[in-house]
Amino acid sequence: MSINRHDPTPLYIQVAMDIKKGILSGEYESGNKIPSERELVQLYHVSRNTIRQGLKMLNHEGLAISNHGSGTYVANMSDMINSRLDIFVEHSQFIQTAGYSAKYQVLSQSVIPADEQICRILETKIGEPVFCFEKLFFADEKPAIFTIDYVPCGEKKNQKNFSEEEICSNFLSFVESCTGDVVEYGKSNLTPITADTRIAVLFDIPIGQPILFMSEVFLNPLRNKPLSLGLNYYSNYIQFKILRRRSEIVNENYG
Amino acid sequence: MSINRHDPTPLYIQVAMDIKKGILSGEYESGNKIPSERELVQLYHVSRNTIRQGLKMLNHEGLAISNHGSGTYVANMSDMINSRLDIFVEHSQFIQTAGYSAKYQVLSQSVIPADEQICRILETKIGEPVFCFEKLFFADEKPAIFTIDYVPCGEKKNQKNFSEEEICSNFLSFVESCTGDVVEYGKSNLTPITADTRIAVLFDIPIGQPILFMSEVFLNPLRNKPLSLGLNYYSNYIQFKILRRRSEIVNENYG
DNA sequence: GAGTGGTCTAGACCACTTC
DNA sequence: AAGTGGTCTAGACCACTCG
Repeated sequence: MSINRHDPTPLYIQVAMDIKKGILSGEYESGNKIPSERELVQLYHVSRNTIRQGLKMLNHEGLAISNHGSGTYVANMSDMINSRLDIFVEHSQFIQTAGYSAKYQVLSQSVIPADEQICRILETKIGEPVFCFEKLFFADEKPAIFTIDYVPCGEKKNQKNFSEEEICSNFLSFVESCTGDVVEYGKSNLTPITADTRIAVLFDIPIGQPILFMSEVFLNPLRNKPLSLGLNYYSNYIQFKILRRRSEIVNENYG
Repeated sequence: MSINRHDPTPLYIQVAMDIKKGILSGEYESGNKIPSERELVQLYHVSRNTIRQGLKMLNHEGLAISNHGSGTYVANMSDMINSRLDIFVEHSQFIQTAGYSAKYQVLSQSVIPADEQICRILETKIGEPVFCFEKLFFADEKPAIFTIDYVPCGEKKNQKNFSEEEICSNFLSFVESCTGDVVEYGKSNLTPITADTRIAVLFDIPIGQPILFMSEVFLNPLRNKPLSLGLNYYSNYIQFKILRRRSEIVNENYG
């Protein structure tokens, strides 16, 4: 319907957006068929490959399900999924996508010399200046994510006192401007821990309550160079409802 | 190189497998460029779209990184990633993929009448017979995953005493033969908990130690019909090192 | 048998990086 | 300017589902 060939947005994304709109608006009802790929070709006046590329996005999001020989259907799952662990976004966007309202607060920002542990992870020199931010994110006004981030100062060496917005809702850009590298890959480690005194106070939960902890190193995967280290504590108010799909590769251990 | 057009395996998978072999064998060194897509076209005698479809798989696995205008490179990350949470596989395969040797043991198998809680989740009638399996999976001989699975008996109503292999390493097929549905989607919930007495004994850890718990409902996403319920407890011997990528969609909240 | 999605081809132009 | 990956086209054949 609403494909604009002057819009620089790729056509397949426009197609995906438009079909998604149809799903969310109820025009395509859940469990029902979406028009066939060849019909969508006629509808949007794009090639079938472009349609397929768009449908693949919706399949990946869990919104649509393509069945060989049968058709593409609207899935019944969108409201049961609230997060994805295969991609990362700003924490506040994560909270919003999970269905909550998001707020944030910077607890502290400082420049510290890299100690041995930080050096090992960020591969900096001992004593090199590193930004340290402690932030608290709220979901529906309740404390939800507590983070400690370490970023080598790099090209921002002489700046200080950044705005809450800059280090909370545009943190990825902040890391990029410090390191001069694109933040596109993160290596994360998911661990359950028990709340210590500080976490307990911040989250207003009993000491010893189990919570999710995820350390995350953003990195330049080609040079294997760490760009930043994040320590993320998730209160149990945040639910991790994720969609998983059966492995598409039958023979994972080829090679 | 080794593309076989008589092999029913899709060409793009063969291409992906072959390039992956080259990466794992060290022929393509990490950080270095893979031949360009047009060169790969000449090498494998397939179209560029087929090459691109294969490279997309490797990109998704974190093995290769394509940079617009520059080339496709071998990533430096393979040995730092050991699991994916966006797909599911048999538990023993999960353990192997994570780099451990896998063993399993059935602790109990029984048929029980569905109680209220199971009914609510599996949407069965109260009292309907349900298989209940308790299984323990080992990684490097150490207890790693404890699972309790509930599957409506369905068409296997009159059978009992299944082999360990059938319910441990071919469990997904088992669910399919019970329910008559394809197991392709799972809705999972990730929660940190503390070990109770039983878990502590099974995992040989102190009571109260935090562990990861994931409930998983396999389902037919079109009819929104639950096929099975799994309660999975992960000992901390299993590390969840996952690769995350920056969200490809800038404007998630379109529509 | 008709219609569907899955795979594949051989082109084309564009945006981007690199030199 | 040359080479790269990103997008797009207009076809084709296949495997599968369904009536």
